[in-house]
Order: sequence, then C-alpha cells, then structure tokens
Amino acid sequence: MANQLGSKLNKLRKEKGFTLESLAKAANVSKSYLWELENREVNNPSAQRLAAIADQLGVTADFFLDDDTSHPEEKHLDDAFFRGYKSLGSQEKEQLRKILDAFKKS
Amino acid sequence: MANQLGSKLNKLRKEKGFTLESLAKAANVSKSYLWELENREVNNPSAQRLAAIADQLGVTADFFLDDDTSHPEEKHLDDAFFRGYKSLGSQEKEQLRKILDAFKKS
DNA sequence: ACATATTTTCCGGTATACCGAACTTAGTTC
DNA sequence: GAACTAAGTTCGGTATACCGGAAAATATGT
Repeated sequence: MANQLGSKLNKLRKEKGFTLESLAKAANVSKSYLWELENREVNNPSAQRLAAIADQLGVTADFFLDDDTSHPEEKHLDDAFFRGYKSLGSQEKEQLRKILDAFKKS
Repeated sequence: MANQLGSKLNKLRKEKGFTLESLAKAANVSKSYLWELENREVNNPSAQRLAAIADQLGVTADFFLDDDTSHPEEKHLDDAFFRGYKSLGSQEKEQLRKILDAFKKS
C-alpha cells in the first residue's frame, strides 16, 4: 500500500463499498490508475482527478494531502458536509436550516 | 488569462505582492510553469503543486478548484448555516449528515 | 534617449500521469 | 473441480505536466 495517499484512499474506498472499477467509473478515472494511486510508491495525481475521487468518497481533496497530525477527522467531515449542503437546491437547504435551528435550541 | 484557475491565481498573486519568480521560488515551481497556469487555456496541475502554491498565497487548494456557482447572497446564508452546524455536538452533526445524505439521493 | 534591472512570455525537451486492454487471482455455484 | 464472475494487477503507449533557459517586454534611473 506504500504511500500515505494510497492507504487513505484504499481504506476510504472500501469503507464506502466501492470497488476499483465502480469508483473509477464514478470518478471518471481508469481503474488501473486508481490502483496505481493506491499501490505505487510515489505518485502525483492532478488536483482535478483527486478532487473528483474525493468528491465521490464524500471528502475534500486536501483530506488526502494533509498529513494528519492533530485531529482533522472531524474537520473533514464538516467540510464534506458543507460541500454536500451547497450542492442542494434552495428549498432543501431551507429545510436543513430549520432543522439546525431546532437543534440549536435544545 | 484564459481560464478560471488562471485568473484567480494571477489576481491573488498580485494582491499578495508576488512576482512570478518570487512565488515560483517560494512554492518550488518553475516560473515558466506558473505562467502557464495563469495564461494557458487549459491546464491540469498536480494536487501537490497546486497545494504548495495555494499555501504560499494563504488559501487552501480547494479555493482554486470550486466553481463559484452560488450567488453571493446565498453564500452568506450558507456560511451562516455552516457556522451554526459547526457549533453543534457530534451526535447532532451526525444526524444532520444523515438527513443530507437522504436529500442527496433524491 | 540610453543602459540595465526586473518581470513576463516563449519554446524544446524529458519525465511521468493516465489510459485501454490483457492477464491473474479469489470467490461462488453447479 | 470445472466453469463463471467479479475483483485486482500488470504493461506498453500517448499525451501532457513541468522544467531550464533564452527572448521579449516593461519599469526605473540618469
């Protein structure tokens, strides 16, 4: 599994129930290249492709870039959530906002 | 100036008082390539290089990647929502995340 | 107007990101 | 235990990311 990016990617992919091929298709990458990302010693994917992959896995691109020293886990969950939220239509956003307000009052 | 990434980069670089050469040196990139990023029609920098550049400019790599689709007024609402979300406890965040996932599937 | 210092643009070459398709391995069913 | 299937692995080739250095262009001083 070789490198930092590789092991993170492999772990996340399996957690999300993706196979190399299914994730490759979803993120518009070849599965052979996906495999290289997970297994080769050194690699240097383009920002666009990495972002596409990260997107499918529900995280942000820098999740794969940061060396996790402190506890970025929650931060990345938050960022991913926010990105998902932004992709919604306005009436759905509105519903989420109301739910949030309800939470804040308890 | 051609592309989205390019104009953002050029603007930010000048705001921060960098010349092509000084930023290139700071971010460990060749100045010629920096120029290409700013001026060529199409380009596809690696995540690492883009992150290094973004770092020197005091932004995150995603800054160059997101297409700013949402309108500025909506953006304000979004940011406020995100701030509220982050102030929640992890259980409540988790619930919101599940609701978001449900929305995304429709 | 001329020198010269600074920044930007151009270009040839090399390394490698990324691909398609073939091959291997591991499960599953009969 | 052969025959299918789905997942993972390997590999040759092509496009392009990225570089060094040279040439324009632009700014600054005299």
